Amino acid sequence: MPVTIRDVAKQAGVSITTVSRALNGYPDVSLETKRKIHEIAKELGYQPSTLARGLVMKKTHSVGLVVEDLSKSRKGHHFMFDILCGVHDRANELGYDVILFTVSSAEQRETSYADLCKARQVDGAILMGIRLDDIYLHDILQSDIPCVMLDVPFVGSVYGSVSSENVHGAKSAMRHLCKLGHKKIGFINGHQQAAVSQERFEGYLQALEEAGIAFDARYVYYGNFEQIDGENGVKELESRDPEISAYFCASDLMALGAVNYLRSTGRHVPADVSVVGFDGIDLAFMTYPSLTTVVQDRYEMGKQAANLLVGILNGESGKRIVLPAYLHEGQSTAAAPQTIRMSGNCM
Amino acid sequence: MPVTIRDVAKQAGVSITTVSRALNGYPDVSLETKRKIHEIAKELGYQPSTLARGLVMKKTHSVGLVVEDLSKSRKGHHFMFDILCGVHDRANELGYDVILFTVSSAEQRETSYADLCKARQVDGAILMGIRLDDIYLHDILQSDIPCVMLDVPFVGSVYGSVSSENVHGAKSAMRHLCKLGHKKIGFINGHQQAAVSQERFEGYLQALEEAGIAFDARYVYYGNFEQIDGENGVKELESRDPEISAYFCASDLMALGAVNYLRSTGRHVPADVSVVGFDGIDLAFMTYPSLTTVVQDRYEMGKQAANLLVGILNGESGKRIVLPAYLHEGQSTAAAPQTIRMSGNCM
DNA sequence: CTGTTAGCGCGTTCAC
DNA sequence: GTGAACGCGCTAACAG
Repeated sequence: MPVTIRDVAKQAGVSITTVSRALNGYPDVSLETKRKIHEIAKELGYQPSTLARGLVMKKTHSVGLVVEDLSKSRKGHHFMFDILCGVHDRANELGYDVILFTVSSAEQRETSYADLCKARQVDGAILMGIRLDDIYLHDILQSDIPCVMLDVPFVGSVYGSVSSENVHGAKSAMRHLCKLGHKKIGFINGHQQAAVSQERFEGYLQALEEAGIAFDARYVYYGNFEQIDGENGVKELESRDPEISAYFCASDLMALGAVNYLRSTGRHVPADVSVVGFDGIDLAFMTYPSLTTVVQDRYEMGKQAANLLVGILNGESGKRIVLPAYLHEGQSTAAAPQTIRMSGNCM
Repeated sequence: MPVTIRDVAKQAGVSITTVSRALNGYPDVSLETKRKIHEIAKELGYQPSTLARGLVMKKTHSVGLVVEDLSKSRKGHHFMFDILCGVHDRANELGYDVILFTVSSAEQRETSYADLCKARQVDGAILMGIRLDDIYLHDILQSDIPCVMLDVPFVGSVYGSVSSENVHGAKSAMRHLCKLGHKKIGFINGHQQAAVSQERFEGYLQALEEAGIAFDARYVYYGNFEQIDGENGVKELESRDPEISAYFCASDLMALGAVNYLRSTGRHVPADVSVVGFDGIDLAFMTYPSLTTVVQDRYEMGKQAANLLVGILNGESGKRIVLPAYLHEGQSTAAAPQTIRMSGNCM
């Protein structure tokens, strides 16, 4: 039995319409009654029901944040969380609440994102962590639900995207390694159903060409952005060519996995092997050696996504937003070791 | 113009009442019409409006997740996020959606948690990161909104709490240090408006007494759980007594701050000084030296919280749930160094 | 300036 | 078995 608009009306001795108008700041209410109504509303602790309001206004002032496999992404550390915070903060600033939707890749597959959004009648949605081959991705783009995707660069009239300069970022990382004299550079990429993987691959190619190094598919490994993939990537790539002197990883977690594996097998980073990451998670700066990595501002990505979505809700058309990503030089990279080692004569 | 129950009814040539009954699994509908209605509903992509349903049922099947200063807690890493994931996963399993509420400590203070919940008509709320002196904490407990608090051990008929064995955990950490021969142990606690700080302090006291060490208030520093507080804590405490040989920190971040500061000023951890943390964040196991810390399962805390809340919504009464916390021995603790150093004679 | 009426989409009596 | 009518709390159109 929450207090409704009717309670306020009764108490104030006016009709509910008048209360509605007064509280919603319509001009056509006498100052006196308006004041009185506000007073009584506050006194009674009246909160308009967003349900009822949403029903009639056809706007709920809420956005859905759709995440693929939220809890799994915990391991991915904070990546999702930073974005989530950004989305939430900006959405709140703009007067929107955030409802969390997850689809645990296997499980709830019977319900599409679009259905989730329809049921809760969110005004729009923000999607993150969605694979390009997701069966429901098409679905929601087809629907007329306004949405913004993170790291999936599609654009339409009611949907847009936010991502980082992945091509440029990857190129910067590779340029850095090339400049240090590395010729044989392993690329531990993310899985191929992520747009970022494709973009970073493009950057990798461009940098190779720039440096006059021929592309060799044997130097590319596809992982899943997680730590273990960094380890596996190094194992696999060095089995293909033991002379690889540097690894560029498409995530910091993979880079850390790579570093840890290399160290555990007696190699020194960066003296023997250099490693570059991607993301700029806090962890990257706290380990020893700290990681040379391509930093992207995930919190800002979230804010921009929320901002863009609300823009679309206000009638603007969808667009693609690309945020800067820049190289941060840590301690995990150094000049390529000479091919001829000076070993054995220093005793 | 989403498809409503009326569209389905018209298409099926029956009344909306029948559609409602068929879709909600009532028995008193002929199998034939039931089948037909289901078919048409699917065909039309009909999704019942949770708004309308909530309005009439007075249940929205949603819970609010109230966080104090969400975005600030990003720095706290993963702590909030893990809980959030647990809450979300379990809530979803039980058929509830999660709506995120934040109160940016300074800002939106005009709106109380209770009001947020009332407006969105969530069925219940889960609160985390709330300070004991929060002006609105009392507010929501007074209201009849069912809720579960994390790390705030209050219990009533429609509210409960989930926390870790903070007393026991702290005691384990301290026992470990005492057993290693440490006599002068600094305690870098969290701020005093967190229940966990009070509990961990209690554990600290108990362990001291057990070890026959007199309590000395000079050995206690109150921080804010963040990295910088670990550094400041060490500075302050060692200025009070330079012979402190071990620090027990109420969070891993503070422990890391302590370790980094100690190392940066030439001390070896754990050879010269031992450090114990609390939380067991991923980071704690990835640094060198890895942290000896008291591990709590935050994801599980979140799940338990959601579970408890839904229990309350189903008529069970509130209770307090305490989850285990155990000591994990990492590389940041070692036997106390001898008071008489063997320095100066080893050249 | 204010009240009356209608209807948002749905579940639920109560008749038939 | 099924349908008509009512109401959840609110805003909007239309009087007065």
